[in-house]
Formats: sequence, C-alpha cells, structure tokens
Amino acid sequence: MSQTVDRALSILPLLAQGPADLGQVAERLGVHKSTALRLLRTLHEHGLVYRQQDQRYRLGARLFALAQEAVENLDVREIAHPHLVALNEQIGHTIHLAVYEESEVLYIDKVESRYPVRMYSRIGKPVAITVAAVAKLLLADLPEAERRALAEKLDYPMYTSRSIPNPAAFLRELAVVRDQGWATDLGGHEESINCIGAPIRGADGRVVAAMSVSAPNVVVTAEELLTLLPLVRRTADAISREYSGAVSPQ
Amino acid sequence: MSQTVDRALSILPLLAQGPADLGQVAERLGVHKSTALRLLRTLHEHGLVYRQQDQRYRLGARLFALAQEAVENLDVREIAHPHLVALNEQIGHTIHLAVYEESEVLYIDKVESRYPVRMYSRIGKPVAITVAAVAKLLLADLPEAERRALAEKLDYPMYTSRSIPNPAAFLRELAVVRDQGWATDLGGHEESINCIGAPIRGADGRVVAAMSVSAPNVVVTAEELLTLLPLVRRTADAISREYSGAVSPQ
DNA sequence: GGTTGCGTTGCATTATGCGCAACGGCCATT
DNA sequence: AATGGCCGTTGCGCATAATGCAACGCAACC
Repeated sequence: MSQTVDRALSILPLLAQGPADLGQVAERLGVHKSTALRLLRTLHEHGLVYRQQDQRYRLGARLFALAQEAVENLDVREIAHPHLVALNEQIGHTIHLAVYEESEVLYIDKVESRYPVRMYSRIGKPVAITVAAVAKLLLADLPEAERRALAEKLDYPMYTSRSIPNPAAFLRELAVVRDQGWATDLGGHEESINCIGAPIRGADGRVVAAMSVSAPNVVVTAEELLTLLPLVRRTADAISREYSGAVSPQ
Repeated sequence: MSQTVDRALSILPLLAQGPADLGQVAERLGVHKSTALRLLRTLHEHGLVYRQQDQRYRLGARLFALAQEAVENLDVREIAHPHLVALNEQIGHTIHLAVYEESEVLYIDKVESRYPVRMYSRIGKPVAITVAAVAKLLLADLPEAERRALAEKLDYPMYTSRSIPNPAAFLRELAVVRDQGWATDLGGHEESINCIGAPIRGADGRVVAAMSVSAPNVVVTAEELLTLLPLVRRTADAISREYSGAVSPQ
C-alpha cells in the first residue's frame, strides 16, 4: 500500500539470505542506488540493518530484540509456561508450545527434560507443518475453506516413510485429529521420534495454541507415550481454562 | 531520512511493548489514523505485524523468521560452533558466544552441558553488559573514544555486591582485560555463578566475537574454573585462526 | 597515472504519501 | 427495538516528500 515502506521492507528478506552491498540491493529492488541508500539508512537508524566493515549490509541486532519482546508478550505463552514446566517435571520429556499465524506454524515455547529453558531455536524455521502433532491440531481447527486451500498449497516432503504424502491424506488426518481432539506424530518427522499433542482453546472454543510431548523411541515406545495422553490433555485443558478465564473473567 | 519508512518502523518497538489498536498507534506516532492504517497494512503484508481477532495489532511471525535467518548467516557463529561443542564435551560447562553491535552485546550461540542445543533465549534481552565476561572482552577492544563514550552512557545495575559500580571502575577493568587477553565474571551477575572468557580475533587482530565458560559455585570453585583458562584460550585461538583463514585464505 | 567501480551528494520533477471529512458497521445504552 | 457513540475504513485534492538523474569523491586495480 505504501510504496516507500514496501520497498524498504523488501530489503529485509533480501538481506536474510546473506550480506549484500548497495548496488546489489538497488538492483534487486529495481530502484536507483540513491533510493536504496536512503532506505538502507533509515533501516540502519532503526537498527534493523547493520553495516559491516566491508561496507556491506546485513540484518541488525534490533531484529532479535523485537522478536524476543514479541514472544515475551504472547499471553498464551505466559499462561501456559508454568503448566508446561509442571508437566515436564512429572514426565520428563520435551514439551513444545506452538501457534498458527498466517499459513505458518510457530514454536513459541519449549521445555527440555529437567532443564526449564525457553529455547527459541526453531522459531522462524519452517516447521514440519505437514507432520508435526501441533501443526495438525492448529490446522484442524481452521475454517473448512482455509484448511483446504492451505492443504493444497503446502509441500509434502517425505522426511520418513511415515510422513504424510499429499493433500488428500493430510485433510483426512486433520479430520481425524479434529474429531478425536488430540494428535500424534509417530515417526513422521524423524524416524525414531514420537509425539503426542493436545489443543489449547480460547473462550470461544477456537484453538489458539497447541502443545506436544516428544520422546525418542529408545526412551519410551509409542504405546507407552500414548499412555501419557490423558495427562497431556488434562494439562492442555487446564491452560485453556486459565486462558479463557483471563479473557472474560470467571 | 525517509519519513514514511521512519514512521512505519517506529511502529515496531511500539508494538513490542504489547498489542495496540489503530487509534493508539496513530496517536503515539502523531499522525492521522488513515496514515497509520496504511503503514500498518504495509507492515502486515510483509508479515512483520499481525492482526489478532480483537483487531489489535501485534508483532508478526516473519520477525522470528528474519531473526532466525540473520543469526544463521553469521559466519563467526558457523565456524565457532563445532569448536564450542568440542570444548563442551571436554569440560561439560555452559559455553556462550557473543558479538558486539552498535552499543549492544548479543549472545549468538550457546552450548549447554552434554546437550548441544543452540539456544537464543537471551537474544535481544539487555545483556549484563557491565559485568559479563564476553562483554568486557568485546568492549575492551573498542577504540579509546568509543569505549569511553559507551562507558559513560551505560547503566551500572548492582546485580550483586561484586557488580561493577561505575564508569571509572569499568574502564579500569576493561584495561586489565585488554592487557591480559582474557576476562572473568566472578559472581558479578549472579552471586553463585562464575565465568571465564576469551576473545576471538579476525585477520586484522580486531576482536570479532567472545566466548565464555560459565559454571555455578556448587560445581566448581572459581579457582578450579580458572584452571580451565588455557583450554578456553586455546579454543578461542583455534576459532580465530580458522576465521581469519576463511576471510583471507592462508 | 589513468581508469574503473563503488558509495555519496544536490537538485528538479512529479509521483506519492498525507490529512480531511464522510461513510459504515458494531456494540452498548435506554 | 431504536439511537448514539466509537472505531476502522474509504476517496480525494493538495503539497510534501520520495524519486532518479548526473556529477562528484574516493579507492583499488591495471
């Protein structure tokens, strides 16, 4: 809508691929060098872009600050965190919390066995949206039309032989997940890792986030992991209640 | 330099403090609502801003993607990582890697005891720049003028009784660090945690990054930790050599 | 020492972003 | 159910502010 801003913001993904000099930026934007210079300077003033010694530009530190503060302010995350830690102390496995946003699934919290650190290591990376338990839970709740459209446009990489191969199979899986109210990923992303997940719902019943428990085959079998399902669902429900309560008290 | 872009980018830190509606954004920017709307729409198209159900805006997921890709592309990090992991396997303690950028110190990698995860948990958060070993190493290498200016404008929070209290003490500490070529933080940030760190240098001898080893008192005393110093410095030097080599081969 | 390639600056043109005012939908209030 | 207020949205004319050009300065390289 705003040409100037649009051009400026287009520089960011461009630099995400690696540092570039003024000429390259101008060329890839399709504008004059002086224009690119002005945009880069503005981005620089805001710390989104950094100029290294060789004069080339790359993404700046403020970007991390923003991403950090953004994740800190997600209220689901804040409410869920103590529950996730508590669950982790009981069962010890890795626990993820994820949300859906504009065709992407995003991890926003993680609790590691006996070590309660918030780790954003996967944030931003393309999540295995076609196989991850949390992704299934989040997508299963989308409106019919949006779900179909998204399923069609996704890629279906075969991480393992058990990965979901195509839109039809994916939509079928989503239907199952939607009906049963929980989801699994049994070796669909990495052969030896299984996950079980449950949805977190807002006051209106819509799925606002999803949590999952992951464990390698060598520690617990898929069957053993499934015995934890009631516990996981109870935790998810507890978070849902608290989250709903916060939005419209009582 | 570019008014439109400047205004648009000013929205990001504003939203970092929490979601806001159109009116609030317009007011805090000092522009008409229609102007704010156009800027927000442009930010939205680029995924930097997300519109939640209650119509309020908050920071968007693409921000994480950018931050993630940015950190992936830091070549020091890439080169250092295997060295850090190797060192971790020897000594087991937590290892940090940090860089300096425009008055900020930024963790860009971390290796946790026996668990080699990249954790960006602290990224963006105000690092304890006046006490952290890595910060001392990075600031000690700044040009005299910049170092003094920075020291003056910093805050000196007293995390513990051993925290560095003021610019004069800080500059003295930096001089020591600069001369000896390594740094410590003995309970200056958290009473029970000690760190030792060493600088990583580019081909021109300038400090491009710093690494540190952290361990709680209860595991090893400060004296025992210091016995690891030669090992840490050797690792840092190995990274320096490889990094220099990559920039100007041989 | 000339030449090429890069970033930078000043300037005239006009496209482009601006604020205004009016519209429309939603919720709350009576 | 009707009404008033609030907030997001739209279209438009005006003037600002962003654009591209051309010339400059500075290195590095031949």
